[in-house]
Amino acid sequence: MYSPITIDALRTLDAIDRRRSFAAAAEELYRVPSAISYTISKLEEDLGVELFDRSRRKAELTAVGRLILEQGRQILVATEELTALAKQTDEGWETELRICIDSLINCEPVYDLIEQFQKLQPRTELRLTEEVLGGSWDALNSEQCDLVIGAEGDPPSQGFGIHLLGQVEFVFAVSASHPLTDMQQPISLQAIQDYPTVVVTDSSRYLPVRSTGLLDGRSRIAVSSIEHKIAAQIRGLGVGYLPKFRIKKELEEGTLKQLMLAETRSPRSISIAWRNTSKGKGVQWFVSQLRQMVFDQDSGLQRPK
Amino acid sequence: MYSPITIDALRTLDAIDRRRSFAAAAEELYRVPSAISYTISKLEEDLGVELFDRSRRKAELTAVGRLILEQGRQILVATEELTALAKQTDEGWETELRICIDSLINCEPVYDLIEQFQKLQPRTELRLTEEVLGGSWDALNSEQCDLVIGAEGDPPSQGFGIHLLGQVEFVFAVSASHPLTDMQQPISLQAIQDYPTVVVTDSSRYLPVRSTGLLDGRSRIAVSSIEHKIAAQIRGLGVGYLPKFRIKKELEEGTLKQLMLAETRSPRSISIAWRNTSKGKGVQWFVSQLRQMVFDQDSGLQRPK
DNA sequence: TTAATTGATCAAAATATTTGAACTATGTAC
DNA sequence: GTACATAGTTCAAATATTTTGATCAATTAA
Repeated sequence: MYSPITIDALRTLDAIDRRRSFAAAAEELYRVPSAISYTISKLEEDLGVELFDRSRRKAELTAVGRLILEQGRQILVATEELTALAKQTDEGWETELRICIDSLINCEPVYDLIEQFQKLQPRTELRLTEEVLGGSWDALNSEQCDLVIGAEGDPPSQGFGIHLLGQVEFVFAVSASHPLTDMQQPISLQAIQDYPTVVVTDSSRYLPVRSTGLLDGRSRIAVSSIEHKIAAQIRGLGVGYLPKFRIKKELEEGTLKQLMLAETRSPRSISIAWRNTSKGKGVQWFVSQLRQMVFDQDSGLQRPK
Repeated sequence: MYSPITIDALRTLDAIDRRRSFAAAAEELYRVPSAISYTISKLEEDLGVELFDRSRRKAELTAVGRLILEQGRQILVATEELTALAKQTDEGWETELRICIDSLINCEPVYDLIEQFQKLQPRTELRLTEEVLGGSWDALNSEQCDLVIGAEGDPPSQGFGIHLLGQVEFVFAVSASHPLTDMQQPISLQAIQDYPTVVVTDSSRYLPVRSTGLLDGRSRIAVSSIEHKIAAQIRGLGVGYLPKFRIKKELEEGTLKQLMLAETRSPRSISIAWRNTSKGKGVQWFVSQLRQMVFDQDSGLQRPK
């Protein structure tokens, strides 16, 4: 036995310091003063170091005593955290829960849920990541995350739990001053070819990459999220489809204009998804909360009235 | 008693996992297998959580068991570190030792010492800071550091241990292409007034600020260290005194030129210094090592042959 | 199949801790 | 200065905890 330090001794030391005396510490720990004396002398002897100034009959720590007290408190906290974590894990709550939010989704309602969850289960560590298009299915499949909010389309393989949130309608939008606004609608695909397209790059790495429905061969501007795509199109850097609910304000204000195309794009369904093997209460909790939400054409993800 | 976790139980758990069986762990811990069984069952019972899969007769951890093992190892390391630290502190070695190196000093020989010290006393945490001019005395006085290397001049108050390293000779230097190089030497103070001076700003905050010996009222460029001052003067941003040993190469290469002034600046003495109240073995060790060093006009701080 | 190994269980033995009473040092009130 | 209260120590006895060794049942290896 290399280290003679004992959780019990650390707890005793802590009580003595907080209560300012051996006698008071004894009372707090439901022991008799001599038992406290014994615990401390034992630690001192095993350690070969004086923890209290024995010159006067007072509970006064030496420098080393203070060191052990202060560092020891950290150890006490760690063990208490550990027991709590163990009990929680045993009850089925995850130690860590990784949620992946698709770039498409409006985050606010999810943040509300997270806040609620943290009040309920402060010891489950939440990790949030953002993925784009197929990236979220991929993250789920490769166990990089436990829950996806806003996965687009159908699962690429078996073994997933899934709940449909709704449909996302995409509109072809360009900046107010864009040359295409002067053309007669519906606009031919041919005409679009002349302008660069803004595409959100797929962050998927393991599963087959999905096409965004836009034709290849044209000049492209690659961005990493819907926010960037919206910004790029407002500035007129390029054109492309955008989820209608995310650009409602821009369409009203006229910073973006919706154009009718010769070929319309069909709405995509979006869902929440999780691995069937996820039995943790955290995932279950989020799933049950999110089941009560819908994805609305006008206002995005929200709890229906 | 809130947390039933015990250092002994954690150690037992660790041994079981490393040795792959209760029996082997028992041997390692000089106990009998039934004692190991007892320790683990007790922890399981107190915690109310199964740590080993009891379905088959094998030392196989549950998920919670693994959690406790892994986190518990951290706690074990912490307690062992703490005992070592306590013993070391009891023997007179500091837990933390803060060394302040004056901007003036060449650091390499100090880094060598630090490396040596860390081999000798890896558990004493060293913190290095750099101060300028009076700043180092100030840091020492206000207990922001325990040892000053390269303090300039005499201590501003009582209670310091001090060891003289040597003298620093300052030369007035300008960049090679500076207009002052065309003037006839010795150069009058009047002539210098026409050019901005580079000054190292005194980082001192509590003790009276020291003058750098340069006249006021002229345009100044303030920098935070000797390195910056040398660089600024090489670029011709300003003129000023520099410690000769720090610009030896620049003078040889001709990127800086030494000028003779009408009024010469007397050499300053530099020392190492510590508080008289510092009884720690770390400070003593550094002091005894640094006593063997001298500050040489040509090559700065070094161990004499 | 047999032999060897592993972990669990249990009563007895060995240890460790707690108790309570007596004692001493220190501080406080008068 | 004395008396009194309080705080920490010491020690033997009481109690609690841990360890042991023998025995048993389940697994695994030969």
